[in-house]
Amino acid sequence: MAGQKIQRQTGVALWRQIADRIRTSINHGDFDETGMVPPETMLALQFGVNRHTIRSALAALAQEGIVRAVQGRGTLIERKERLSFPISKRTRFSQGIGDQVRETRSVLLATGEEAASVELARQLKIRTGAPLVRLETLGQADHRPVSRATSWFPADRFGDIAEIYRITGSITKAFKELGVPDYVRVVTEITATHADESDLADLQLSPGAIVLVAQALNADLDNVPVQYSISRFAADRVRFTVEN
Amino acid sequence: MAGQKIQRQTGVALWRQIADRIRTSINHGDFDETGMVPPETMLALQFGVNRHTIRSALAALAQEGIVRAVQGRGTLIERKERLSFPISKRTRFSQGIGDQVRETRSVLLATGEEAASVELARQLKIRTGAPLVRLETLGQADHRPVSRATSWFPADRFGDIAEIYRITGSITKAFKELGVPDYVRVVTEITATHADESDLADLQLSPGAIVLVAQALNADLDNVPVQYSISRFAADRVRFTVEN
DNA sequence: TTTAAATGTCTATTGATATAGACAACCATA
DNA sequence: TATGGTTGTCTATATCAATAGACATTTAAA
Repeated sequence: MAGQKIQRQTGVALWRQIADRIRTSINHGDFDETGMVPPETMLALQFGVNRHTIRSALAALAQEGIVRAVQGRGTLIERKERLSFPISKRTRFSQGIGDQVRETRSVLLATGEEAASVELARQLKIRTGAPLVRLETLGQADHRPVSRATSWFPADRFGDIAEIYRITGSITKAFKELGVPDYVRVVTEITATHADESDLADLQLSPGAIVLVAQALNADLDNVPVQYSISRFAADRVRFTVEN
Repeated sequence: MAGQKIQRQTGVALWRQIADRIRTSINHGDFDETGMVPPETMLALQFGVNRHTIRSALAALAQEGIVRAVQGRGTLIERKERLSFPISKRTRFSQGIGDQVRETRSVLLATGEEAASVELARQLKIRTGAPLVRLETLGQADHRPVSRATSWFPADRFGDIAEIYRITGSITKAFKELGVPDYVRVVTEITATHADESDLADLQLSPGAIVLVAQALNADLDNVPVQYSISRFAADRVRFTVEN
């Protein structure tokens, strides 16, 4: 695991770097044999830091619910997960990861109306200032938050989409009700950045965590844009898979 | 710009968080009108920190060559870039970003032979332990490093690929010489993580930076796997675009 | 029941991080 | 050339991060 050295004086505390590395190792399955993290003294030796620094890192992971320390026994792994999230013409939140978890759910956080910005108008191929419906949603897998998304829909076609989504919990079903039987992904842009304050709260992340940002455009079968969305995923919980 | 608050006591120093945010703003074009970063006193006010903290952040960006402070005038933006990197059936390094930069180049860092691990054998659909050629390359755009990649090729078909690549600097050309006129991207997996020590060196990153990791499988026109690669991109320099 | 191994807690010290204030040096321009 | 706005440098102080060591507490196994 500890093949790479820890960096000092980088503005990122050692305990945080180590916590990130241990989290990655856990997700990679490095400790699956024992189901436990190596002893603090051994980790301290491996990373070349003091045991107290290791303890800070493990405390952060315990705070995330990833490990649980038991005095006298060791530090047990409580949870590990990295969902594979396919991106294709028919990308939908629940379908793609449905076989990897027991339950997927989508929760409406907020909704509103707004005028199309220059950028949104360009993407959705409508005039600047045209009315849009904005949906902010939280995607969950087995009751754990995976992504938070903001979506925009042209209000003239989808003025009632918020209400329908609130009831059905599904964009796909809401589209069907509003006369869009099917839709396809036109383009997806993927970037990565540090989690901001809202990410931390909504996705239950630890500060300094990484989020994968996917900006996506969906269109109906006549190739008319119907939805533009910006989704933010906890990077340590998902993996994007692009099938060609 | 400073819509989001910065977080304290997270293990990530304020100056590093602020540096990351300013870098993002620069890349986003927020300061294109003036070509300068706002004055230190104003940034200190916006972020709610001391001016010295802002100076630490700007010093880090100056170290990266992104800004240059001029006493009496202000802090000038030297460089901004975020290349858009298309991912499709015909994903190749140089073609995709060729129209965004003046020059793309690919440099061979190292090469070697190794036996196929279980995972590599599964991906390339060969037997475990079969001989592979490993290529480690550095992708550059306008003389700035963009990605570092490790690729594996079945040695029975592509035993000489390292030598040909060294001469031509192109995987596509090397494949052609070895009887593969064309190839397609089968699948791409995208994750994000913190930069490790090698990333920092090869990609000239600042510590704490983020890398986008793309694991890709290419196959020839008969759908026989020819290349498996793991590429690491500086997250603040690229954006992946998935066209469907 | 003893012992080894693991986590938990405490004190002390050093260096990095962040704040606060003052003033110097430099540039553009009125 | 005088002035306002900007970056550069210095001192001082408080808090966080990291190291170091000692010892307590708990668990599992000898």
